[in-house]
Amino acid sequence: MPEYSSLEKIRLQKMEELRAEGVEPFPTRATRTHTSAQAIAEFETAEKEGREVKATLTGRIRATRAMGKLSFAHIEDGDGKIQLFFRVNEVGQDKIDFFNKMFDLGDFIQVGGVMMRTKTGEATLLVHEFKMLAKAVSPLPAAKDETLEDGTVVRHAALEDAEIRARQRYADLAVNPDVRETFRKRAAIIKALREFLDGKGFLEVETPILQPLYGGAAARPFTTHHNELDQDMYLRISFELYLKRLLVGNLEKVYEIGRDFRNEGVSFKHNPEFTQLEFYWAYADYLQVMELTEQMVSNTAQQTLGTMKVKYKEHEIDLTPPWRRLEMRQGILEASGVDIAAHKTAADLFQAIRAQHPNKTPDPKVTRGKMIDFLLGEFLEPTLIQPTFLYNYPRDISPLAKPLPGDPLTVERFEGYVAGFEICNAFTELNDPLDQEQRFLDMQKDYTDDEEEKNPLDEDYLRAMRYGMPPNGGFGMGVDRLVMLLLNKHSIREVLLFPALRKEEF
RNA sequence: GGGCGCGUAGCUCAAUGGCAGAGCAGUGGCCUUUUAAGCCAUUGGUUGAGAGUUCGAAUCUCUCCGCGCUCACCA
Repeated sequence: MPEYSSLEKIRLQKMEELRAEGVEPFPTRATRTHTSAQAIAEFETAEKEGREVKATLTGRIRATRAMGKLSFAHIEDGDGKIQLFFRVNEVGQDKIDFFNKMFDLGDFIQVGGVMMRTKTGEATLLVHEFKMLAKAVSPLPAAKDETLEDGTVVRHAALEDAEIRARQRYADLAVNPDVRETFRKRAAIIKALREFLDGKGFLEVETPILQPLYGGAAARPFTTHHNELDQDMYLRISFELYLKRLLVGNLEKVYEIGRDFRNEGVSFKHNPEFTQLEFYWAYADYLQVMELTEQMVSNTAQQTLGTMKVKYKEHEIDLTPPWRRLEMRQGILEASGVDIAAHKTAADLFQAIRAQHPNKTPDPKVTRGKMIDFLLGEFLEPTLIQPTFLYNYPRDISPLAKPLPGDPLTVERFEGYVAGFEICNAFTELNDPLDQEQRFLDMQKDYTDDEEEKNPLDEDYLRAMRYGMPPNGGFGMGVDRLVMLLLNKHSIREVLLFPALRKEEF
């Protein structure tokens, strides 16, 4: 049993009184003829023609203004808000008193009446009858909207506590309309991505989330167990190895949008489960994938926001293709003064970094690839504000990518950067089964210290590759980060309905 | 995991070692066109939890819990 607050006790008392008067506080059925927006729209045409609009509306009570023989209220439904006008002339004094006493902010109500315009010009439902639809036992966090003379709406006492907003997203959504709008736009973005790929002839597929082996990325997995099979299973950390199996099966263009799970740190841009988009495109290379990427992202912005120019923090970002192409070696040289091509071993590269930046050096024990990654993150990444494809990556941090012809240390890989963070990762995919096997073995050597993070050798994937995999370009993008970028949200928690949080004690 | 910060009424916030407060919400009253309605009155607190210092702790110290920022990690 919960400890009820004094406010909740009063509302529970009202519920009992309602039942005692024969009023069910949670009736089974409701009727409505119009949403708030429909009623207002229909009234605005009808009043010019001198026609009456009768309407039955449903919604949650958001504000009340009781004045003795009349009461005003606003209710909110899925389409917006509408004012209600209760007057003794229509419903009688008993019903006015009943409404004022028994209906609280947050209750769901059904109201029937006639549309009218009040003295101040607001389209309003003049109520003839009303009915409780669902009593709210707990008061929603109070929020009041003030409309200034210039039309801007100021919210007072709105729910702002980040923890309560994330834990009790239902309350956050109920009182903050802009949060509902964020998630409507998120859905529109995902729909636009799907329509774009469908339009390009890609087949949407679903591959296993529960996997006997994990792979396709370097991340610690979540582990679980299947009882009947009596075997450990992993939640996938990427879709890559399954989607590429489909290319072996002569499906030439495939994509999947779904959830990945990584058992790692939580931050403003990391959640343990996140939405990923991956596609694989037979007979394409990473340069073609770049072109498709800039089309897809800019098209998604145009479809959902009506523009390719977005604001992110203090930046004005233009997503219009073509995006800047920057070779990684050149970018790192410009940003840090270190030429990675001139230093072909980890020890050499470490000396070069230390010579340029005595106070900013990587861990000297890591691989050359990780040192390059360090240079990228430390010096170059923060400068990549306008959309940029950074291309040609070190081979030893890219075990699934195909080498650049003539350069054994480099692979055909790119990452897309916008607003100083990475939004996607793509490469010309390695399709040589023998090279792939050797890369898996090399990775296992690199990761002997960290059992969990190493890529396990996936024999079935190699078996598939040996049947022949067409040359292809592959692509992965964190959809949550794209949503953050397009909606100017600075934390992944703002774009996830239920972000991961520590378990709450009740 | 490390560092920094925050946690006071249902919500938004005051009180910096000396009686725990305000606005909104709630409750009672007045009010027939209000819109953050207004006016009068009034309820509501284990100051995240626990321990310590002190004549006295929301305030200082320690431990714990939760959250935020940041660093590390995240090919």
